[in-house]
Amino acid sequence: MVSFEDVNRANRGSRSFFRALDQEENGDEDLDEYFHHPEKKRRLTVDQVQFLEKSFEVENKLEPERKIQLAKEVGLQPRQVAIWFQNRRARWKTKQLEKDYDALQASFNSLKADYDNLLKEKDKLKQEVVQLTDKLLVKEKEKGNSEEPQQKLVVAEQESKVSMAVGCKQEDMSSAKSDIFDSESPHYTDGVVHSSLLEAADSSYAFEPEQSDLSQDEEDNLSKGLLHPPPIPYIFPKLEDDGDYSDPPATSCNFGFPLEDHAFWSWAY
DNA sequence: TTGTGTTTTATTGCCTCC
DNA sequence: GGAGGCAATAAAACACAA
Repeated sequence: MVSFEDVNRANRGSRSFFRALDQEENGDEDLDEYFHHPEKKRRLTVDQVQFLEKSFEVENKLEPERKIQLAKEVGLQPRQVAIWFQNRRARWKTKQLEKDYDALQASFNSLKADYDNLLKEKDKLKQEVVQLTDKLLVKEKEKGNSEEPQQKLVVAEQESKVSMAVGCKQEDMSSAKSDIFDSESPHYTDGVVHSSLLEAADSSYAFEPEQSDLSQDEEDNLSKGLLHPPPIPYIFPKLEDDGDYSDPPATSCNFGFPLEDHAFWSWAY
């Protein structure tokens, strides 16, 4: 239990109970002013503040009994003690929000770095697809026209497989995004943020908003968790022609696994 | 000394809970 | 309906550069 006597004794010599008493040259005048003009706003002494701070650390809420007890010990009106705790809680909350903001900023930076890396990887894979396609076309030309119909079929199949392979990677990324943004908003427990966004920061998940770079507004929105659904991934170009995106595409690269995450599709389309 | 920005104390109005 | 909490705000006190 915190005792005001202890705190006061520890600080004796540095500051007296009332600031007015510190100023010897006009101490009587200030003291007189203090007691005769109680409406005048006065700062609490260092001792009083230290005592209240210690009490606040123990428990940041005030029951009526405790309020009166504290007021007696520290020499203030119970109402002043209540006001001090009220303001102190407000300051604590502000600080806590700053901490939470910093934590979210850090996790955003981490996710952004992951995302940038995945973009690079995706570009690299696209390059590979182009190169392989070119090679196949060259081979086709070399072999002449006699086998052309069948050869074209083979080329198309090869392209399809490569495309699906790249596409699946993207779906993984998009699902990860869905996991992050579909879940609940950050919630507070004892002033600490528990957010899936924060938890995701440690994972290697990232998402795929668009092939082009994000605009500044999008960057801002992303940082606020307000990113709009991205355009359709380029891996399903044919589906765009169908115009019906209400259900997951049957030709998706789930390779026979059931598509459980319909939230992703409603989000993506 | 003074102008200005920040911190601290206090008030007001609204909301929730009992 | 009263008590207590919170957000917004006022205003005094304080810090500090110019």
